Amino acid sequence: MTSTAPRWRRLEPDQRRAQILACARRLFGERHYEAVSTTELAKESGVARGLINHYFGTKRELYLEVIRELTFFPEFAVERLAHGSLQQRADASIDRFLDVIERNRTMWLTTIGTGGYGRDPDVAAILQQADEIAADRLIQTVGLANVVEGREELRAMIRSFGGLASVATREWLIRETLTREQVHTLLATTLLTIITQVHATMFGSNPAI
Amino acid sequence: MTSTAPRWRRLEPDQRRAQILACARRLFGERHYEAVSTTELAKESGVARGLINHYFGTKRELYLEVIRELTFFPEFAVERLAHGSLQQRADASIDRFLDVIERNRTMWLTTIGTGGYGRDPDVAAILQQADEIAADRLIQTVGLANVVEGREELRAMIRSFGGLASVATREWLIRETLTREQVHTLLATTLLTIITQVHATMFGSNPAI
DNA sequence: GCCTCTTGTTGACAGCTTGTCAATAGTCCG
DNA sequence: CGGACTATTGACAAGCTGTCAACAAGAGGC
Repeated sequence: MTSTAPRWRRLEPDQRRAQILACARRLFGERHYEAVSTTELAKESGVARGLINHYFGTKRELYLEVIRELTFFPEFAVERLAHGSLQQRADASIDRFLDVIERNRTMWLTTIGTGGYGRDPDVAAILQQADEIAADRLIQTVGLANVVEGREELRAMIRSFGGLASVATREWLIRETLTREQVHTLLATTLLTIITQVHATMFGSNPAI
Repeated sequence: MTSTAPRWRRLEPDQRRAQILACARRLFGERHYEAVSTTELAKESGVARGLINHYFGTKRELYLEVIRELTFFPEFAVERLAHGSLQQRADASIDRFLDVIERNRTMWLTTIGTGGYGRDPDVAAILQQADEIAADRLIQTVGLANVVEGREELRAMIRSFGGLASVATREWLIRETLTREQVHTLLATTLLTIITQVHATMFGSNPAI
């Protein structure tokens, strides 16, 4: 008489992990951290609440995992963009940056491009690392990878430039006070200024310019 | 037999409010939101937990009040800085900006200059408003208050500039990859570029330049 | 086909958190 | 001194999180 249909399916850890992660990505994208309960996460994933702790330890760690996943981007062909004059390379880099964001608009706005750093050291650490990587990619693309004089300062300035890019993008996508073209102009011009005026003046010119 | 010494002092609502707020400012400065419990807040304030809810409604509102208080700055004599050439005014503005931060270093790092916008719409709204005010003050100081052509775009770009300033300041204070002088140069040069190149090119020059 | 072993999964439990609210007790004023 | 006003307390209920022993799905041996 008892139905032989199993009440739940047994999945490979990786699959279950991925399933829960996908759900978490969605919910954390819609609402902020504390507004999402593990009870809801479990119900939405069709899983017992305890399983979430089993796979991720704590709700916090699950959250961090979501961010980690979102901020990670594979080493795209940097070289593909690294052609032409400094101006051209800057233009190409910025175009690609804006393209990626435009494509992943929602994700970027809700999770990454929030300016990050929400009073939470762990989140800050993850986003900081992501920014760092992005900055280094930009330096490579623009062709300044082999700068030695004032190298660390250049990196710091480009990371700062990331702050400009982030807010400008929000102005474009959320407040709609700037068009994409205007953001592009703003970023390209500023980037060139930082490289050819600010950094070059401080540490002397460098071969790539 | 019973001691006549009162077990607790009755304060004016404003005083008690201020006392709790001071405590909250300190604790939220040390740790992030969820790591601070109302129990601890109450104990530290030497007050019953219920009183916090009585004055602020919820823990969240108390938190928002702290941020609101920190991001508010009085209308300092803007005119005091508005003298000389565009370059000089920009320099003065940035100097003052860095001064204020250096003075309130801890507060700024933990609460305001975190890049803000921590996946929390309410916090985002408050910080956004603060950024907006700061940007408008800068525009005034620099002497572009009466720009009409592309006025909104100018404001948006200056707000974006705020993102650059924010991250650059973190590079200076936290990571120590830039000196204050370098940050100053970076910001001043970039600000001038935005005004005289980016904005002026888009909308034509304006009287103040 | 049945039994056994592995382990993915469950569900109840304990502890802590937050917001509410009626009761309490400082303090001012007549 | 006595009464009134109200700042303050403390217990309560509901909800959330992390733990853990027990359960059962599914694979492999016989």
